[in-house]
Amino acid sequence: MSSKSDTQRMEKIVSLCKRRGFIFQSSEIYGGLNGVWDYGPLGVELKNNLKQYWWRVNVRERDDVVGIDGSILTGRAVLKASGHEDTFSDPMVDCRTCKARLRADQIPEKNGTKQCPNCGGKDLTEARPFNLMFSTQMGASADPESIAYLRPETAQSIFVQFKNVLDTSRKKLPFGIAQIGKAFRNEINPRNFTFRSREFEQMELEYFCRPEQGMDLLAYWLKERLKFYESVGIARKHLHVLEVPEAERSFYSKGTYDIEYEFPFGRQELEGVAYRTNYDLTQHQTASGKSLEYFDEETKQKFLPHVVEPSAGVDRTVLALICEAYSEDEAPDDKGKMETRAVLRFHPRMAPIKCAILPLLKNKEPLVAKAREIVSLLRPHMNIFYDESGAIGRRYRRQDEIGTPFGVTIDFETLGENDSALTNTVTLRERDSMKQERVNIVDLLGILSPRIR
RNA sequence: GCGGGUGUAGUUCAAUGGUAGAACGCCAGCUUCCCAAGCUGGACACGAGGGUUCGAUUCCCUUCACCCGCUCCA
Repeated sequence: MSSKSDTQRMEKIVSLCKRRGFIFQSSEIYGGLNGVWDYGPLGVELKNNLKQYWWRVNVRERDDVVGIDGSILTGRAVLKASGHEDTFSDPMVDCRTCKARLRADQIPEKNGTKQCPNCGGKDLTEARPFNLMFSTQMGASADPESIAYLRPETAQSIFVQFKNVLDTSRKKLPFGIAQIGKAFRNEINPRNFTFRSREFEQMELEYFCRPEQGMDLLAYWLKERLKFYESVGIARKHLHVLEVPEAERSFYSKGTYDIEYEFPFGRQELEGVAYRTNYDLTQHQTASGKSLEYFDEETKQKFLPHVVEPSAGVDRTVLALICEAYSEDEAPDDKGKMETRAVLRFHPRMAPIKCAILPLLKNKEPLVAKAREIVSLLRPHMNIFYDESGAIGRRYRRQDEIGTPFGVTIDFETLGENDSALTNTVTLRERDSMKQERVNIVDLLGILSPRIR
């Protein structure tokens, strides 16, 4: 699937993520914990920028969507009704001959001996319970009634709270409920850096509608979501839409699209946009015995709304942002010799740090004082970074490598020393082009704000 | 979970059965310094546990993690 150069590219990205403080292995000093990752100082900024922008576009800037934040601990009844407790837990057996992994209950027996249906091999491992859901105990007693799960997806808390949200928000169909939050799956085999993790975050929207609106809204949301990825800097040509064939869809789905991204390790899913019909509400209504129906004032009819679900992986999208942004180009050093420059070309709206403030020299007090003034000027409006150590070129490269789109340099002209016409002007450097322009300090905020929004 | 590979400073690598070097990076200092400059000084590593041995980073076992291939993938 992935070529050697793709593997090398991925290794460079993983290394940069650690070296510059984007993503660390969880519990690293204890040897690590499989399939779990921590975000460092820059990673958390990037991730927050993504989540906040998603929330802004899908909730704040729309009339028809409201948000919730559901609990992670989930009662058994919920996940029994949703079908997770049955389908997320199976005893598994491995065939040592052909390496197939099989469900223990699907292995045929011949003359009283279990045989691999793949190769006929009889050398099978013991059946192990394989529960993809993390469970825990609520309260002090350890009986089966006190089991709770860490939710395997965020969606169920939306369905379970559908009635409360409907009653309190006074929304009319069609409308959506959005949520960003953690979910947990005990993956058999976490792989590909943060791509398949055991603890991960989802950004989901359950968009409720009348049955006849479902297919149209499925198409609408697919389009909206593609637009979103482009607006955070992922090129359309690196995105692929996979229409999931009926045979591979969940039985209740009338249509599912996967939005995939071309990672260095292959084409992989970022988001699923699924038309889930009214399956989930039906399940919860039946299991709880509480009506989850919607009353339509116009037709005077009661019915269970259908739902279209755009469900995106936060961590996967963060990884895609980093992979998409990572590039190497040639830049001249101070002697004009070409050197390789690693640059993260984040969309300014996603960049962890928006602007670096750099006094040309740190041992000249007036330069430092002026730089500090500009820090105070910009800090309330954006994430800025002050750096006075090392040569100016080195500081530019450091910012390039963490994807800071803008740099402001304070020099002696700023202080009015050589040319009084340049008093209170600074150089504004742009990351990708490395071009510099001279701008007035008072104009800085007006120039930068619209570009990072 | 299976098979294969790999674990030495932050990163990339080196050496060694007698406890480790480099480059870059990082920190401090000097320098009117605009694209990883120079000079001086400094901090930082053998994934973990056990065994063999007088002595283990090196050999053996276990374990953990990562990578590749399967497998899995609501």
